[in-house]
Amino acid sequence: MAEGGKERKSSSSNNNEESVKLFVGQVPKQMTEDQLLAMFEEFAVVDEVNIIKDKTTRASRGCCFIICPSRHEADKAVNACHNKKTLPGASSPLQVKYADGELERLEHKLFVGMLPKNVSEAELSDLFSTYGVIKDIQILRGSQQTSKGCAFLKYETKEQALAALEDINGKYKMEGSSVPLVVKWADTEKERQARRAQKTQSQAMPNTNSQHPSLFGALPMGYPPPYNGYAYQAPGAYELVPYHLRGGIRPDLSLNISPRHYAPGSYMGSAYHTMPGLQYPIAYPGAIMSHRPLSSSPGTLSPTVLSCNSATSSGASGSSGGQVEGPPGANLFIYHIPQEFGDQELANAFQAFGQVLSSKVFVDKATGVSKCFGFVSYDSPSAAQNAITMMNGCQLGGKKLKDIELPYETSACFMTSA
DNA sequence: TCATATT
Repeated sequence: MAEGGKERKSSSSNNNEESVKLFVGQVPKQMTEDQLLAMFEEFAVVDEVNIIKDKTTRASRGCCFIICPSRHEADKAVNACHNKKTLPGASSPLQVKYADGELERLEHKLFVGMLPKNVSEAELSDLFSTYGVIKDIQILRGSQQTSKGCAFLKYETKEQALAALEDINGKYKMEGSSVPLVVKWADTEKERQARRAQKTQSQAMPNTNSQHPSLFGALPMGYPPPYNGYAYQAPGAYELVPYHLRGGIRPDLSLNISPRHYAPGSYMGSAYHTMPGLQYPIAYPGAIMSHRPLSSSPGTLSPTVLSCNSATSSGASGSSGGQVEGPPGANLFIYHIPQEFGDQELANAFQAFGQVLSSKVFVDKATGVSKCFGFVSYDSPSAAQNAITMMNGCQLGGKKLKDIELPYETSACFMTSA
């Protein structure tokens, strides 16, 4: 690509797993990289210094990255310099800290999802310790100690974590579970904040759609598209949609590379510490966009969207695609589904209104009996809205359908009695 | 009373 394409072939240390990148603030703008290097080398081994410069003017922005060959050396630099000395011309003492995402990377921290609620730390540890030494393990729990069905896990080395990730993610089913575990690299602090911001934003979204159903489906542009970094698929679900469509929906799945795990060139002169490779899929073929009179106030819908940036390097062994989520506003959460309905029946009931990408009725893991709720994803918000409009007041499987308003997700509802 | 979740 045009800019930033210079890689440093000479330095073999900067892509090393062991290397640690530190961010340094309060650096006088006139200082050179050589001067900085000389200064830090008094305290620790430093392989490289990169001044962070303005994209256009190339002037120093008053901060830099330094790369140390090991965590030990990095810690020496931090301990010796952070808040310890004020350089000439700086207003406050030097700031020396781990660069964004660095700590998470170094801790080899994994997120584990799709855990049965009754699984304990000990059981989880049993499973994962076959891949290496577990330094820390923690199942996330709610207020009454009830498991949230996910956990964090730290390994001693990256190799161990990666082995576990690749072997378990999307493949291993725990006792009594019908879905495989999800194993991903844990979010960085920054990703966490982004996630939280997105959540609160969608919850704060006022519900202004009220009177004009015809305008329903107009969505704000620039909403982060949904994305599942991982995938599983219920057996038979693929029958709902042609394969070629599945392939086309998520063209990005194949080329995901986590920005946190050093790939060659990931360091290059990087002045982009504010937005390191955010890798949203850009757009879906036939997604929202265009054809919409933006006349109505945007923000009428705020889809429940989970956006995952980190990659599952294995891609869950490629197989069989994933639970396909449609674009924002195209995913229906449906409850009070008649007990006898399965994925197929649910899809059948809803496929008249648009291209159904996926459908899923949740079932009790032990008994296999329907929990009477599920998801249907369309390829467009208008199809979803179409479904709501058409299903409203209809009868299906002896149940009356009713459309309800939820604050931030369009929903169709199978009412059992009223 | 509703869900594939991120310390």
